[in-house]
Amino acid sequence: MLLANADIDNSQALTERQQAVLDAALRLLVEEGDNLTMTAVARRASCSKETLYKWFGDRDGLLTATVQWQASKVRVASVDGKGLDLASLTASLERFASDWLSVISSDTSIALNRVAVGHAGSGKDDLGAVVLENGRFALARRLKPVLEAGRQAGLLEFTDAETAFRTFFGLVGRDVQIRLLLGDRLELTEAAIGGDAARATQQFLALFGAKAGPQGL
Amino acid sequence: MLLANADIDNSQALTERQQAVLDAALRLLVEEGDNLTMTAVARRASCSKETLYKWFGDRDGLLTATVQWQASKVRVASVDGKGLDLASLTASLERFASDWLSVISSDTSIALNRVAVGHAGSGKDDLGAVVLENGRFALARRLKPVLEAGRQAGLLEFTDAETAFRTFFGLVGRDVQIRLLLGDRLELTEAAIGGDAARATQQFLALFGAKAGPQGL
DNA sequence: GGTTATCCGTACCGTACGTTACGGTTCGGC
DNA sequence: GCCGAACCGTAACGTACGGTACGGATAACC
Repeated sequence: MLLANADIDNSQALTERQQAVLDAALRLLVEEGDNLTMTAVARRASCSKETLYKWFGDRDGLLTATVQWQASKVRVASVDGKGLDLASLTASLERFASDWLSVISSDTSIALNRVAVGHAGSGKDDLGAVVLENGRFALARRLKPVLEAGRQAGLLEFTDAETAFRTFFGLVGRDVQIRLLLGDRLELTEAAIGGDAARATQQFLALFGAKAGPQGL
Repeated sequence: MLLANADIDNSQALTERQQAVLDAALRLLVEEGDNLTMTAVARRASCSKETLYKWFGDRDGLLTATVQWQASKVRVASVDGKGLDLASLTASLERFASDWLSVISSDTSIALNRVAVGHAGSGKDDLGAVVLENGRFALARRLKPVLEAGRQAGLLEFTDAETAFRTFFGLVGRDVQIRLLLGDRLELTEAAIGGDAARATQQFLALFGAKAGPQGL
């Protein structure tokens, strides 16, 4: 689910072997966090450090390549907004919500966000921007057309799609991501995710659904 | 505002000088992120490295002491729930919301959360737990009585205070914290914070206010 | 079969930084 | 005035790790 890098792959000239190396680096990143060593990556990937440096320049290059490689793999599924009624809109929103919760609670996402947050402090590279672009902003790009379609169909009422999206984002994510990033155990079962997605969707519809007045500016 | 460590200070036997050292470390942490060196701290605090090690054990000890020191300073103001009507409840909620937004958008909070997130990966210390305990969970402890009072006064309707709190948390924070942690520029002016706090409060009241039916489980 | 390119494995170098050790100074107690 | 404790400044040590160099193996190509 929610993986679909089939069509246009932005893997800029990555050979099979290089992808395997990046996968190894990614696995190591999940296990070790940001304190993975080049030696460890080389050993895990069964390649030489010299090759790593030839291919990726330096440690930061390897890290960004790894993050981009993973980012190119995780894609929230898109939704077509034709024949929209309340049921299908609700289903779409719930789908987005549960997909998003699945992503942010996955080990790889947590690890990637951790290293990106860490690097955002001493801004050598733009890992934070990459993660943000392929995470929160990609989600917005996918969801906003659905919201707009819902408004066109008379199902939703809002003035600014960005504001509506951010509210939905907040209702879905709540404190989950920061708690996970800070190391809080918080296992999200499939069922819990489904329940949260449904709840968030209902709350969003209560706030932005047509004929439900009280949503402010 | 929102600082009140007057009464019971949990500064466990920290001399004036030690607090000054921790303040210096904190300032350096904000500037340099997690890659601050013991030498830099010693120089900034005008103390010797030997003293640092005698007082705080090792680098991690210094870091946790710094985080706890800051945590003991930042306290969200508490609210008394007597004579509660809709206006005062709204005011309290807005106050909580804007205080919280001010905290999470402050430089020190961002820096502290960054290092805590980074350390949560390779779990040597419990910086994440400390931050979580003094951030998100402290907020919940302060806010829940207000919510309960609101329910007692017939102003709010909810079955689980935790769920209600988490919804409020999501409506207030939305994507702000993760974006800031990932390095997104996002200056929150006083006015913007006030507006967001009011919006979040209104949305929360729309969902959980009495005589507003549609809030699900 | 020879040549060349690619890459693995490993040894090596330089450096940054955590940690420790030590001499010099201040200061309170007697 | 002397002693010891606390502390500053700095030098020194050990190590981990990023980055580089080199020998040997494999394979493609002629």
